[in-house]
Amino acid sequence: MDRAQKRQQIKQQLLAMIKSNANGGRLPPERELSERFAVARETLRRILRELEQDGVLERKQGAGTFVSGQPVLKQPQLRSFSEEMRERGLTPSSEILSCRRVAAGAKLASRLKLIPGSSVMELRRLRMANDEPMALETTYLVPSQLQTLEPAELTRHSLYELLAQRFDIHVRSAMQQVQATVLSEEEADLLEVPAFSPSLLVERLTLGDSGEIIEFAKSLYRADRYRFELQVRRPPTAADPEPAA
Amino acid sequence: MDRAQKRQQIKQQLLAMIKSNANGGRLPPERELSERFAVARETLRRILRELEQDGVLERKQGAGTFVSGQPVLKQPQLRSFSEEMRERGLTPSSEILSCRRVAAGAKLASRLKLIPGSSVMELRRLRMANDEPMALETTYLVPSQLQTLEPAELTRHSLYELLAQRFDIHVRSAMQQVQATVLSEEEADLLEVPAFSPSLLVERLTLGDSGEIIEFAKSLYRADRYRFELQVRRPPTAADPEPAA
DNA sequence: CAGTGGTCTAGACCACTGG
DNA sequence: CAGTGGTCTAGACCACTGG
Repeated sequence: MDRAQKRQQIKQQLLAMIKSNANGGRLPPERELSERFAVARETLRRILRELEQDGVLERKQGAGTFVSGQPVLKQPQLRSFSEEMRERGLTPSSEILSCRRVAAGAKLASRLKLIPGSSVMELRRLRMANDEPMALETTYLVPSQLQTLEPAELTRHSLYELLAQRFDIHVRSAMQQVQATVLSEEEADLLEVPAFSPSLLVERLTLGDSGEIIEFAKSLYRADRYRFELQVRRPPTAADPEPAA
Repeated sequence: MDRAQKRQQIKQQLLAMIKSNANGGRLPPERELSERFAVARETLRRILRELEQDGVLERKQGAGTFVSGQPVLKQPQLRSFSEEMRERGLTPSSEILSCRRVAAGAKLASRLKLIPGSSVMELRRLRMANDEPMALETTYLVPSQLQTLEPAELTRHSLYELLAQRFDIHVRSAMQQVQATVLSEEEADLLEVPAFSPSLLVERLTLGDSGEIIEFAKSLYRADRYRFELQVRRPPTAADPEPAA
């Protein structure tokens, strides 16, 4: 058994303990757990730290390790549609509306930092959750090696997975803008809502590992089915002493 | 010198090295740095990990530690309307529409985790930027000492500033939901747009230092003037294998 | 005060990169 | 292959909690 497997196993056992909520939501001391799992305490602590960051555990110096009472604020993360729907407990799927090469117009080209007229892949998809239309997405893909992209592949794979596995292109960060709009008749028709229904428009510029532009995507979400959730913190005020480490 | 101070000092020295960009953006090996700073390698690694999470460094197994090429994404922060407008270079102002005590209905009470019928302060404000209507905001304030709040004070101060300075209540974090909607005739009238115009609805549950609920706020933003911006990162590709999903 | 999590150490080996 | 970051160990002491 390799290391990663062992860690996963320990994590699973810990999650089971957490779920059972055995000892009033309190976990045994780290020294005891590390002995039980036959790992060094620091190794166990790494696993506990991960669980803490996932918001499953809370640790209090001098007091103990506790099952988290309320889910902790998770940082907003860049997720694909598929990932996001799965996280909400829904089953994602896609219908490819079109997939073709187009010449970038002035506005698109400036966003993608390309020369106007450059060739990009345009991909239009109707995105569904539990087979109900959820969003209408138009993606413009920059990397030139993607010109060989086969629409068929996208019915089976998430776009970001495909980029990573087949082309070694790794999505790293994105700038998103969220605004409200109303749907055109054609858009409303595809999303199966009345014309001129309100819609959440999300524009996303996606960057890769070294900051290169990968795609620009526009997604129109059904306002009645989708809301954008965001947990934010207040920056520490100047009066507060800086917490060391 | 205590530990935290020493760590801060090392961090500062590392940041200086990073800024100077001395060796083509490559840092010396961990073993060398740990010796130079006279700490154990694991201790140095903790500091490097923090800098990596801040987006200042990138580490590549087998290759080295590098100054991050990409500018750091700033985390989305909890900001008041006034702060946000100033950041966009606009001048914020407010018109108080109403300020009164109300009994919380079932839905509001459950959001605020109060008993239905509890008394809360309701504050309705038309929020402007450069004297143009931008948003219509309804805030429900929980803390009981706020019952003495004078509407007049709010024309001069930001609400969050007032809470901090006069009541020692410090906003710490918030859960926000952003959705698309259409304006009622009354709302549209106040915002000076045609009835049934699209609007971005932001609901915010604001928490204080110790996680206590401070307010629930609903803001309707003019869709033509306001968009919500958000920079997000992809979670680091896990070195851990997926638990057989 | 005993017990807990938090930090640090010195050393070992693993996994990966790039010449 | 040498060199790098990644993980792990066994042990020590620190800082905090709560009875």
